[in-house]
Amino acid sequence: MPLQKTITNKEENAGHKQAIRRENEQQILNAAERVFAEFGFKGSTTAKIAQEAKIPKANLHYYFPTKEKLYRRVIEDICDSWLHSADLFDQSNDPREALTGYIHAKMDLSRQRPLGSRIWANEMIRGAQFTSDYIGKNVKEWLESRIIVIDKWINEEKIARVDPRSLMYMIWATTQHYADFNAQIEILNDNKSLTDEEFETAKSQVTEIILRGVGL
Amino acid sequence: MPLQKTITNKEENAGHKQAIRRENEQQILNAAERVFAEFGFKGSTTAKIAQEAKIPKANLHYYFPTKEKLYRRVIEDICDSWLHSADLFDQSNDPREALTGYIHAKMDLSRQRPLGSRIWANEMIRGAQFTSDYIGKNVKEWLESRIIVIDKWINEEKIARVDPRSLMYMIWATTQHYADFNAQIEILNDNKSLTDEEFETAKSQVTEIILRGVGL
DNA sequence: TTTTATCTTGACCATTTGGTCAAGAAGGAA
DNA sequence: TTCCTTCTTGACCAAATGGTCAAGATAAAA
Repeated sequence: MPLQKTITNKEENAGHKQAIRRENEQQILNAAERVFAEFGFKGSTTAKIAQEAKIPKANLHYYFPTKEKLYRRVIEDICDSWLHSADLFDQSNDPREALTGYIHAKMDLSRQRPLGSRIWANEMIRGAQFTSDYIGKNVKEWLESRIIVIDKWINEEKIARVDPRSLMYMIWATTQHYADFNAQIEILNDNKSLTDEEFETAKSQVTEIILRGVGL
Repeated sequence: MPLQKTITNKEENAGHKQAIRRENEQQILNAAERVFAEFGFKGSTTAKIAQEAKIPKANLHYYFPTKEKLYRRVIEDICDSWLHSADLFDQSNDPREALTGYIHAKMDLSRQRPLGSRIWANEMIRGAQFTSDYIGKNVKEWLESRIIVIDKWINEEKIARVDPRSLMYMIWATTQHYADFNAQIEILNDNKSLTDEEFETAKSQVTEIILRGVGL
């Protein structure tokens, strides 16, 4: 029972068989996220993912029959966390507060979960083969409703007259840059990863420039 | 002589044997750029590249012994074009003009040569394995000298007090987004690629927001 | 204890992949 | 023509890869 050993065995558990399954799946999904983020879909091997998850390859294929199904599942999970962070946009009616909160949330996500961002970037570079449906529905819907909000701010003369779409793309691009291009940033930072302090500076600078950029 | 047939045969040529070589190499490099941009390093196959270049695989390996050497060569060429566009930054001492020119140049590069940008992005996502030397030297040097220029503008109170590094990252991220995330942008644009007009709007919006963002 | 359903795993297989090789074609120089 | 170098290519190979399978282990239910 090699796998069960790694599980936080809380006292005497009842028939938590599904719990075991969930734990194992999570183990695999975590490993898959790491490997897919580094090597992309085609470049990743199920053997490597199994090795990272510390289970035999055949066992991985028991939980996820094909590499594609595993990949789709990883992508789905990432999408969920994206959409969740997107909600931060709605925490206030005040543009300054809403934008600040959203930018901060996206920056924090880049720092805390860079792998997801990288897998997403990989997907987009490849033409969004597995994600076009999701984008066409969820992301598009979210974006369009937020565009309405921004347009309202413009009409109320709370912010400058900017194209909401271009603004959102700028926020996405800039915040995700700190995850996707982390390697480049590190090299340019004398081969040292950003300290928490440096990252906070970046965060406030990004916020400041964008806020001023929309006239706040 | 299948390959020679594709060459622009200018009249009676002298000993243009090297020219043939250059043409064939270019044919391969173009195909490689397309394939690497779509599938990444590991996901690309020499067979696929050869097919795209319309030559037998063995012939590709005659010109480029290994996939890695071919990839490095593609990356080098891309780096050259990056650095070239970077020169646009220096075309003026006036921050407004310099920034505008640079942002426009980078946006145009994203539009005209998106493949290069995507390969670069892929490299960064993977941890800059083949490019850390180049970044550590050329890019770093370029960035640091530009930081001095920006700091000068700040001290002369020509622009707001911003962190030059954060500003440059924002420009890079935003402009390259239009190449790397083109698939996403298209889907969000009702599954239509941006018209020239739409792209020009994006370009001027990006410029406007950033200029205002630094207090111009 | 016996039965049943779920899970684990080493061994295996067909296909794909990067790369080689040797035989020949082509072109310029003598 | 003859010779020599450069280039072209089909056939080939060893290694890697996604996925299968059947035999066993495990745990809960009967």
